[in-house]
Amino acid sequence: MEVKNCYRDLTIRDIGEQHIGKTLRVAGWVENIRDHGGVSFIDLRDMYGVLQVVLRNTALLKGLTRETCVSILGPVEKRDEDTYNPRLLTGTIELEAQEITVLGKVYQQLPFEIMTSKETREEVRLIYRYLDLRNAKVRDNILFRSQVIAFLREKMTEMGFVEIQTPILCASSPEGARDYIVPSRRFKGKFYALPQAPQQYKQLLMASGIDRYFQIAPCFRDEDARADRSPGEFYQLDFEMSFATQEDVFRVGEEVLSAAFEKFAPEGAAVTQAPYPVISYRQAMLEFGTDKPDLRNPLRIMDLTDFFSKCTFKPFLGRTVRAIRVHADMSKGFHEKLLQFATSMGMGGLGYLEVAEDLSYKGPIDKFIPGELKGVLQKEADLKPGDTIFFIADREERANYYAGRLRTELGEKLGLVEKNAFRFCYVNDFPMYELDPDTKKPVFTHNPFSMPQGGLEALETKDPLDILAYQYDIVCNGVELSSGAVRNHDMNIMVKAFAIAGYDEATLKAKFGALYQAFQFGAPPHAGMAPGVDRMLMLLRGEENIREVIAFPMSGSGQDLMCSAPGEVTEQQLREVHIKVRD
RNA sequence: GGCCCAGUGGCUCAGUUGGUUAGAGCGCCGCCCUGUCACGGCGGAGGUCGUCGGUUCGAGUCCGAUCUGGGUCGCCA
Repeated sequence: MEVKNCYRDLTIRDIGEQHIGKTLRVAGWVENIRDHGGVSFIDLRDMYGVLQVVLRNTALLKGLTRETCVSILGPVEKRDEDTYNPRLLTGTIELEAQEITVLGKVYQQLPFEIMTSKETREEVRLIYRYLDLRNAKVRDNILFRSQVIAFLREKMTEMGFVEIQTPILCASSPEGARDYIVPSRRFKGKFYALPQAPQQYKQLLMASGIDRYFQIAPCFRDEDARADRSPGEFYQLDFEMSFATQEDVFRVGEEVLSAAFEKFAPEGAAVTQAPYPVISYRQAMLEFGTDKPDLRNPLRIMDLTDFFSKCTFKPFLGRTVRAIRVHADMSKGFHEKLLQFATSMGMGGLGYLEVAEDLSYKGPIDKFIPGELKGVLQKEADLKPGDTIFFIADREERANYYAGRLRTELGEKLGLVEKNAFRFCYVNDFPMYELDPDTKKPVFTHNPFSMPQGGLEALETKDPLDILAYQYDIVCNGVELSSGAVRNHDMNIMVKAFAIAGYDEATLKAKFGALYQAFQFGAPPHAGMAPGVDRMLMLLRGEENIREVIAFPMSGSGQDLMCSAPGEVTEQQLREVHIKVRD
């Protein structure tokens, strides 16, 4: 793109050997100065790259410090071959400065060195994020983000989706996360809420006759942060489709995600090809001990509850028993560390058996397995010589949890986890309801707008706890990327579904008035999902922390340390919105 | 809201069982150096140890509280 003006003729990306002999003006920041007395060098940096500038006239250095913003005029020269810098795209050339104009002076010492800013305490980086972003590594994540988002838009549009902006100031909705609320000036005592997701609006778009909607949607939830969860705000690739089944949504989700990961994953990375494996919630909890299975780990958990009900090992009797079979050499030290890991989670111990060449067992549990059952175990667990099988026994929920953690630990410590791979799957058939531990009454497990499997009939005849929802997640490498559902678009079914969760029709009408009304007028069946953009970027960049893929992230407590938000407002502003702050 | 970790010049960190003027590397400032690319050399400035309180003859070091940041549990339909 043409950028020529009084500051520069072109960007550093566009400078090359073709300019040797030409006099050019370039602009950027002084990344580093190497002063050799008679000759000096400046590394000049812009968004696109770095160019070495030679100063043969020492007087030109005057007033320059690192990070001074400058415009430099001079001829481009070929470097001597022995002074090439292979680490720079412009490493075979340099610009000899004839004239340097300071555009932006540095008035104080920098709070940290740009080139190593990632090593600085994060608090300081966030206060001076605009300096942190001058670091190429930090900046590249943000440029990468821009590319991914542009691609997602392009891909969705190509697939026939239209991008529609939904309101940021909207109504507070009950349930779900805590809302951010915004006081109304014109309506005393009333508040807007920032959307936790465009959920209701996108469903209303379906009722409006929009066939396929999407949006790179900002979502706001006033909940505490985690390493992979920024407090306050995040972005989703939100989409919804009319006249669509679960499978239709699956086809779209896997197409856009695989395409994005194929394009943006590191060189040589393996990406799951569509169609993605579909794992039911129930199966996931059993085989992986979690509803977020990491398919890079080849280990699977098996259920041996029935088998151990026939054995004499007291600690396992009446318990859910899970087992993990591993084929690997394990030292005594390894077993000790593993036991340590198990007890640190709260497990009483960690039983295991080693399978010898003759298929006999060695290990602390062996003596509790009656002779006639040894073969049964071998068959049931498909044990082969050299295998080790670990046992986890507890009440079901704990057993799942321990087995899941142990599976991860074993996979990692034994180096079994596939490297440089993005393994996707769908997890579906989530239960519609679960018991509230306090009230012992059924409540919605996930999204109350999901269609119960079996429809009205299931709601009327089945135990609520046995009803599954058309509700699904996309999981990649053990990270929940997305959740979604086939929505409940039938008024009758919705009234019944809410009744089971303890809401009468009047409440439903009051709290979800728009949907309640919209579904009276011929709403189409519809379904959708919303993959998290920030999480996607974390995975693609291999970042442990979500703040590394956000230009201006908040601190864990939800503060913008750079701009001091949240901040105080004037009395006048408070009066206008009818708010009095109590001491 | 609970728990864990951290806070010492601008940055990163060291600082022994509590003991004299709290150290280092990088950065910064000055001088020297004609080919470096995180150049090199010499010299210098800069901190009272997050804050408050306590124990002690004496606290960066021990105790309590508190603030800030990070992680995590709760929370995130």
